[in-house]
Amino acid sequence: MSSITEVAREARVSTATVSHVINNTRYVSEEVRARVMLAIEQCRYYPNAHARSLASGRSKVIGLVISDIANPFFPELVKAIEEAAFERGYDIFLSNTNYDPERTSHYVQRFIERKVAGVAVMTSEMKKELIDELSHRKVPVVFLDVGEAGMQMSNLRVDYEEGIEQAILHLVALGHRRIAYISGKVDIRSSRRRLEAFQKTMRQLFPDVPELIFYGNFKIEGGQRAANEILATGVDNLPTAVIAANDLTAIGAISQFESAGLNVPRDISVVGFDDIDFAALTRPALTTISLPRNELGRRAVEMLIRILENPEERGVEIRIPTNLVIRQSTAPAPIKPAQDELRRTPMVEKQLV
Amino acid sequence: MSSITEVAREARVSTATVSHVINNTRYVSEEVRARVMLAIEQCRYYPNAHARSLASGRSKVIGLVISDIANPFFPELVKAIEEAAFERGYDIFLSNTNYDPERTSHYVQRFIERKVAGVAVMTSEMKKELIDELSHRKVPVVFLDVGEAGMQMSNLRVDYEEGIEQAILHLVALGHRRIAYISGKVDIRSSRRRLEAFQKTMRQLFPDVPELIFYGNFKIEGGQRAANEILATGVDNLPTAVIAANDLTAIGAISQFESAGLNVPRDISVVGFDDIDFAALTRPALTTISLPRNELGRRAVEMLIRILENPEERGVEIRIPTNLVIRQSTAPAPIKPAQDELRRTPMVEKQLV
DNA sequence: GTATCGTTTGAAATCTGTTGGTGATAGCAG
DNA sequence: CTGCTATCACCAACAGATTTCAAACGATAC
Repeated sequence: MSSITEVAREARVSTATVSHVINNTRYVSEEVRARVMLAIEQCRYYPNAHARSLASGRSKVIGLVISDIANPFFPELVKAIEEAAFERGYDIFLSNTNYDPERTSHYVQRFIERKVAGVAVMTSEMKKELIDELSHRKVPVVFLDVGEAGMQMSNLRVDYEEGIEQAILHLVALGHRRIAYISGKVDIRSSRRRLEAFQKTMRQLFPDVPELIFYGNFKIEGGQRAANEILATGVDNLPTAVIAANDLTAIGAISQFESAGLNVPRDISVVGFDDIDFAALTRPALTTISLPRNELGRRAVEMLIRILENPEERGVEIRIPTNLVIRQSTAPAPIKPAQDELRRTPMVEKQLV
Repeated sequence: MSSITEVAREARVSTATVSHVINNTRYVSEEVRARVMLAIEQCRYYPNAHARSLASGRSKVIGLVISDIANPFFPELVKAIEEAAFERGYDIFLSNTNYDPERTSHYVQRFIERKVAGVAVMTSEMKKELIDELSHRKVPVVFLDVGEAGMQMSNLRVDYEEGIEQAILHLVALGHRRIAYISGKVDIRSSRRRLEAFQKTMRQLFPDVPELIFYGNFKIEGGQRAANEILATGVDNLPTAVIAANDLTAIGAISQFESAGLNVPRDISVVGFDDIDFAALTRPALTTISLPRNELGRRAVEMLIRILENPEERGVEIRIPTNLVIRQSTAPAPIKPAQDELRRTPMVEKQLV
């Protein structure tokens, strides 16, 4: 009920005309247009989106794949994407994979069935075959930091190195040399990229300082465990600063350091990554490398729509900058005997690298 | 391409048979079924959901309306809803209203166009007319704590009183009497409901203690401002405990109290509301009234599907319990002269109530 | 008076499924 | 062998839009 036919009858025109009035797809005289508009009002008519996309092949829905909405990184990203999509008349299908490849495939299948206009893949847990499946169906895709741009596929490449380099230089300027890194799991691509960026800069600056790499899991609890491991290296070898792979990890580490009687930042400086909303509100407020989720979200939608509108063009790769936000969790390196001792034995350490 | 027609041709049967195989809607011999399955494989066929719901009238998509995904209350709720919906084969359209009625109407309109199977309204920013619109189109709806159950509408009624009463009794058992409350904005329904629950219990227990109500905005910063106002009441009149309308408010209040030199919980106890994931990880870990978002989400989907399956039945109202989770932000009331003084002048205070 | 033209509108095909009605085939009883 | 009942698959009519093709129109030109 309340279909285009009814409106057409009410306005005494054909359904074609009604369609053209709604979509502005061809000239319709003012008089007829007015009649149609009135009829639409009177019938309380809303076009049926299914019939519409069946007939036209288009759809105005974007599939959004994320790994875990409970991770504070994502809500802020989702918000940005949702906002950008809304402005352009697109709705979003939300799919939370929980890092489960099974669920991911299920969702990709559904996206294809639902004929989404495009898919934003904001997780790295996506198998190659799925990407091929999407590519085969000519569904535009935009990735976050995975794979390369290609036909119908664009990529947002986060420049982790930039922010990490800033963080390291900031710490170095404060007198730090022994800087540890708490990584996420290495089987997550973005985690690996961050780690590599850290290693690269450190090797350039301090080829003779041994690498201090620990492992968490992108969650608070993982940060706590890694902090314990750091503490277990003994007071003499304690790093004076720690960079964590994400803010949750940093928060966990800070809490553990403080439980152990250390003061952050007096005894040890901590830098996070992501700049989640909470980062500004912890005590001490977290110095962290900001990954601009707002821009990320906006760009993702923009790129998707760009592919939609120019299907022949190749997808592109866009660089997303990261940069350091200095708050209260970093301070000048403490001057302790341990440090001096350290400086006296660079050659030994060099062998360790 | 790759439509049901193609599959039918490939399997040498009619499209009807293919459809029946896919949907199990009537008996098909093993032999033919096998042929059809094979053809589906070979054609890499995925049914077109639009054609499907156009023909059948059904849709398997749930519209989810929330106010702000950046508020930590929501991601956890969204996750639960998404999970429950996924299990039942439903997808969700996410709509973040940002507390903007304009956007809300826009979204409701889109939901109608997209012929969603049902709508979960997890915000109170929804005008009556919109609800009527949905009701007029016979779209099943489930509300969180708004309006009443009716035809095609169910309601999840959160029992705020239960948890708040537990919180107050807990504080009273610790010796507190001057308990302040930091409310959210009163134009938000759930905020009002919480405030009223607090007032009701307090009046029953302490008819002669003046009410100490302050106002925040459900955000951290609002909690900080409210805490300042509390501090401004002067040391002699300081409440010994504060209950906040949500955890963010509580976290803001704690940080402000500590900035002012007070120790939480030694000098002042603080109770939050919601039990967001972070609540367990703040220092001190937050004593808070838990609102089980997991159950909330699961129930919401259940109720929606129940209406879908029994369209003639009236919607129902389900009570969702809340209960106190005790952590480290509450402790025995400090014994100070200010307290004694207070106890000596109950009659004066009574007049103030 | 007819051919031409641009403008405005309509008829009908199309998109891809679902589903009720119908027809064909086989098995079985009489 | 006929008639009846299951059993199984097909035909065709939808669902509600978009879009192509063409008709109708008055105006203008010749």
